[in-house]
Parts: sequence; structure tokens; C-alpha cells
Amino acid sequence: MTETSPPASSGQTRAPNIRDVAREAGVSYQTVSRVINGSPSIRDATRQKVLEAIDELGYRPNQAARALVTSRSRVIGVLLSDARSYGPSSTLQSIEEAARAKGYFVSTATIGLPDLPSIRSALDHLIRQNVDGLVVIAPQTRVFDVIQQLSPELPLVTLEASGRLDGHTIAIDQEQGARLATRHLIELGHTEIEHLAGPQDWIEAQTRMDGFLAEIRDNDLGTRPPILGDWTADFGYYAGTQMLGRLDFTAVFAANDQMALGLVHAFRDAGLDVPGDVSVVGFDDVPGARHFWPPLTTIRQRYELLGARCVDMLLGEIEGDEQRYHERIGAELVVRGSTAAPPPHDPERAFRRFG
Amino acid sequence: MTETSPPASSGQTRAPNIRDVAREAGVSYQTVSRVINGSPSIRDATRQKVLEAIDELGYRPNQAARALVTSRSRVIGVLLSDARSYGPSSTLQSIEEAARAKGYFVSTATIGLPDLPSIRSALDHLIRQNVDGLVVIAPQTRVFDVIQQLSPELPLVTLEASGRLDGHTIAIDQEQGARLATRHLIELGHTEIEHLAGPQDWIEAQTRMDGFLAEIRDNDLGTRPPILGDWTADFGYYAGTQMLGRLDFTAVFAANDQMALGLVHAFRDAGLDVPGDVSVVGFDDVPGARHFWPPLTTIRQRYELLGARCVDMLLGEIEGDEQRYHERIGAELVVRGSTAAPPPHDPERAFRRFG
DNA sequence: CCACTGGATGTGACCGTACACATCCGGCCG
DNA sequence: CGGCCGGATGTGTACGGTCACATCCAGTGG
Repeated sequence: MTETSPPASSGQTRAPNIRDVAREAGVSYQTVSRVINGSPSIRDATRQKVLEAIDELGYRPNQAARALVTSRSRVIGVLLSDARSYGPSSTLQSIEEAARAKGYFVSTATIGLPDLPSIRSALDHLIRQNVDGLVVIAPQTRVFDVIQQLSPELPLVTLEASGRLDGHTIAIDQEQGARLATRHLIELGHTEIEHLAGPQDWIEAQTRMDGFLAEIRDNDLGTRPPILGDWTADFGYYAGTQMLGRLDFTAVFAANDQMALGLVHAFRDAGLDVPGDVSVVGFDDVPGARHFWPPLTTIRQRYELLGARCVDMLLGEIEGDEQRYHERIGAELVVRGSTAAPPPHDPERAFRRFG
Repeated sequence: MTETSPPASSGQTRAPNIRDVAREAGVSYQTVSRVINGSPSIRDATRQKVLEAIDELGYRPNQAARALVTSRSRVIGVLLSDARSYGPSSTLQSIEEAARAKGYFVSTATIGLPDLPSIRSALDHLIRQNVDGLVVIAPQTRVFDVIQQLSPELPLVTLEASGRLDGHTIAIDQEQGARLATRHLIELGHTEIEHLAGPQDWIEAQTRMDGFLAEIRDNDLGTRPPILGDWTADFGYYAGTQMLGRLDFTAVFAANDQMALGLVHAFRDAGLDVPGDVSVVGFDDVPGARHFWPPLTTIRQRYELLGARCVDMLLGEIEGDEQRYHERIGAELVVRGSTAAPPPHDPERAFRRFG
């Protein structure tokens, strides 16, 4: 070995660590650590020196080292059943923004198929990462069974109202929203109202249906069994074509905007006028809903609020807040062009042929 | 100290580590490490013992410790400008699925406002987390300047076609898609075609516009300046009302489905028939586009493919693959009800009043 | 004047893993 | 039969922080 010069900073120079900063600032590494973590007992002059050294060296605390010793990763896991739809993706974004503001990272996992192995795999992936807490936007009921089994201690916030769970829960008030939609139709004079519900392993689909049924009952109208759909516009269209066979209703409350869209499409294809012949209400207020034809009456949800509250709650739980509570965010009715008073009574209506 | 009994497993028992597994299996911790990392020189019998011990204790390797010593976090950062729209959120989901399949985690950061501080803050957040690589779905051109400045070495895949960048790039072929849309209109017999473009700090908006202009030029049609929009349906509606003043066109190619939706709304409000009087093409094929009225002719993108390829490419780069290359995924024309042959020539048309 | 107090700072140990290197052992060849 | 080789396994060390505890020092009251 003929090399005599000190190890030249050739190419890949190691990132500065806390001791480099300490040396630069002329203090001990512990003092640097205190500055980083905002300890109160540091003299201003010292803090200043350290901050300058940090800036000088471009120092960034190593998250891995930190996580190793504190056994806190500062990562929040978000379990999604579908990241593409408007609701979940809006919520995810607002969670991410809120978490970042608090210095937390957000890691996502999507459940592909709604079967047990997929749920387990997604959840396992998050747990492997040592997430500090979990937000569940995958409102299939069985998800919670898997969580209970796989990691019952993990701080958890679920975004759907479910009475079955004792964890923290926050939700847009789906039931109230569904009641608003239904009441709107009733107030317009409708008495024969159908409900096109979402898949029943989704808690929010259940809750919207519950709200619908409750409002119907409260107004002493006859109940009719809801149609169970799958959230897609394609299903809405299909359901619409089927419903034309027995035209014994004057309004439909669809559990989301997509299904409402397909429904309207089917009705129009059959020569029915919306809202002249049939009124339709959706749920979500997706962007563009006001430009549908006709502009869709629907229920608007406040996703920004949802994410922020949700993170607050989860961080509270992570930091050992033991109280369990539920919280609800109100939904709002947006009246547009797809609803109107029912057509004048026509006893033949149900027997006429459309299409 | 009067305590003589061994530390009882009272309440919060520490998670098992690699040495616990080693003890259980009767081997050294290094052997356990080898099994975990799939080293070839392990006897099957030994491997079996270790795997059983892992299973027995419910052992999970500690990511933080691993990241600390390898200086690899196994986290991929995704920088999004907007997680709510259909395109980005679909891409995000497919990236997440592909990454998970390879054992990587995905952490997201959304850029709030498109100003420099916001971009910097989002990027900084990801870098703090020691992400191994970065996927950028925020196609504003200025984002790349910030990346260059903040962390020029970070493996990077960008999802938009930009000639300015020497990093790996993958993209749905926006230009080809735009050409498909434009050619479709030309083949139907249209010669007076408008383009409602996206905001020009989005690379994909630029590329779609380039494709449109190129196709117009190739067919020796007269160019007209595109209208610059902001992606929203509201803007589409507004643009539509403006365009009605000078009805000197028979078709519009909108840079996304949302704007197309608003456009159609405005035309219909004014008493124009789509496609009878004006043809409209969108871009994206959002869910529901086939149930718009009229069902929207548009360009479909293959997001699933995009995410998978993107992760492949990024992991290649992370593992030291130096070749820089671009890749394109073809887009596809979906013909529905919003396009038709132009109306018979009518010299008065531009002067008639609609609305 | 000295022990005491409490704020500011420094020292040692440890978190759980992977890497480099050392060791062990059986079989093979000269 | 001994040395050598290579596959299988074990041992020391470093990664970059934080925590518990030790130390130092100035101000204070008895």
C-alpha cells in the first residue's frame, strides 16, 4: 500500500451524520440531538451554532437510525381497497397533506381482490414496514377481522362508520347524507322511490342503505328491497335496463354518482326523460357531476376535512390517547337538474313499453 | 436489587429479533440472516429449522435496522401534483401494486400549489425519508429543476414524455394518442377542428397539443391557435360558451375527458346537437365516459401497464443499471357517440345565434 | 463560605441487522 | 497420509441515532 494521502473524498462521499455536525459546531453529538428534537434546555447561542452547522453540512437526520432506536417509524399506513375512485383518492390526498404537516410519512397498500389472501398481503406489507398507525379506507367488513388477527395492538382509524369496531372511527355521515337525498325526493312529492345500493360488504354502502330505509320508514312510505350494485356506471346502466320492465317508481336514489350516471343513461336510451319521468339522486359529487346531462343532484362530502381529522385522531392514539370515540362530518345536499316533482299519476305507466 | 426471577414477560413484551430466532433454531444469528436474504450456501435442513423458528416466534425483520446498515430503505417515493384525478390515481395504484410485488414500499407526497415552495416541501419530505428512488407524476416542468437542485443523484423515473430530461422516462404516448384523436376527426370529414388544450406547464398538455398540431399539419389543414384550459369540466363549459360566439368549427379535440364533458354541456345548453352539429373527442377514458350523454369518444390509456413498467425501470436504475432510455406505451382510440361526420355545409352557420 | 439546586452539556450503552472475515469440517488429490 | 479446497457456519464490527445517567457550573440560601 503506497497510498499516503488521507482518504480523498473521491466520488461517493458519505452523507454527514450527527457527529460531523457536532464537530463542526464544537459541541457534543447529544447536544445536536437535543436541538433536532427541540429540547427546551439548550442555550440560544448553542442552538444557533448547531443550526448553522446543520445548514452548512446539509445534514439530514437518518430516519432509519432514528426508527431503530425509538421503535417509531413516523410512517402511517393507509390501506385502500381502491385508490382510483374519487372518494378514496381524495381522502388519501388529504391524509397525506395532514400527515406531512405533522412530520409523518404516508405509505399505501391497495387491496387487489376483496378476498382474504389479498387483504392479508396488503396489511402484512404495511405491518412489515413498522407503521406507527393505520388508516383504513377499505371499508369491507372482513378487513377488520384480518386486522384483529394480524396486529390487534396497532393504532387504527377507520374511515367508515361501523358499530362493530371499538377502535377510533371517523366518517362522513353517510346515514345523514342518505337521509338528505331521500328526504329531498320525498319533499318533491315522490312516494315510489327505489334505492340502488352499493355492495353490501362495504360498510358505507350499508350505511347509505340504512339511511335510505330509515327515512322511508319515518315518512310512512312503503319499503321496497334495494337493488344491490357494485358502484360502477356499467352496473347502473344494467340495473336501469332491468328496472324499465316494471316502471313502478318515479325516483331513484343511487348510492354513488357513477351508478347514477349509468342509470340515467339507461333511462334516456329507453326514451324516458330525467327528471321529467324519473328523478335520480347520486352520492359523492364527483368532479363533473354538474356537467352531466342532466346535471346531477347529489350529496357532497368534505374530504379535505376528513383527512385532517383522521390524522389528528390517529396521532392522538399513537401518542397514547386511550379514549375511544367516534366522530362524524356532515354531508351536504347539492340540488341540480336530475330531480323534479313526479309526473302526474298515470295508471298505465307501469305497463307501457319503453325502449 | 432484590429481584431474582428472570425478567417476566409482563405486558409489553419486546418483538423477537434475529438472535431470538437463532437461539430457537439452534444456529447463529448470521445463519438466520442468510436464510432471510436467500443465501445459496445454506443446507436445506438448516434452512428448514430456521424457517420453523421464524414461524414459531412470528418474527419479522426490522426494516429500520436493515435500512440503517444497508443504507437502502426499500421505499419508493411518488411525487404527485394531484392524487384525485383519474389518471394519476390509477397510475399510483398500479405503481404500488408493482412495487409491493417486488418487496418495495411506496410513500407519496402531493404538491399542493404548483409554486416552488410547495414543490420543494413535497420533495424534501420524500428525501428525508431516504427513498431509494423517485417516481414523478407531477408533470409540471419546473418540478425537474427542483429535483436537479435538491437531489441530483436520486434514481428517477418520470411518467411524462419530456425531451429535456436525461433521466429514465416512461410515458403513455400522448402524442400518438392526440394524433389518433385528431385523425379520427379528419377521417370523418372534419376540416375545421379546434383544440382545447391543458395548462401548458404540464408536459402532457404540451405533448397532446403537439400531437394535434402535427396531425393537422400532416393533413394540410389550416392551423388555428388552441385554447388553453385548466383540465376542469368547469373550464370546458366556459370555453364552450365562448366558442359559440364564432361557430367556425365542426369538431373539438379536448385534452381530457373533463373538459370535453363541460364542453358538451355548454353546446347542449345552447341547443347544439353533439355529434350532429359538433363532434367532440376527449382524452383519458375516465370511468363513466361511456355513459356520458352522448357516450364520449376518447383516448384510452393503459395505466396498469404504466405502473408496472415504471417500477421495473426504477428498480433497474436503483440497482445500478446505467443505461438511460425512454419507453412509450401506446394509447388507443375508443369510438363512441360523440363523434360523427360534419353537418352539411351551411355558410350562414357561423352567424346564426345559439342559446 | 459551603452545600445545594437545577439548567446546560457530555459519556456510555444499546437498538437489530448485514458485511467482512475467521473458522470448521469433510472430501479429494498428489 | 497430509495439505488443500470450498461449502457451511460462527464472530466481530459498524451503521446513526436516542436514552439514561454522569458531570459541570453558576446562582442561591443557610
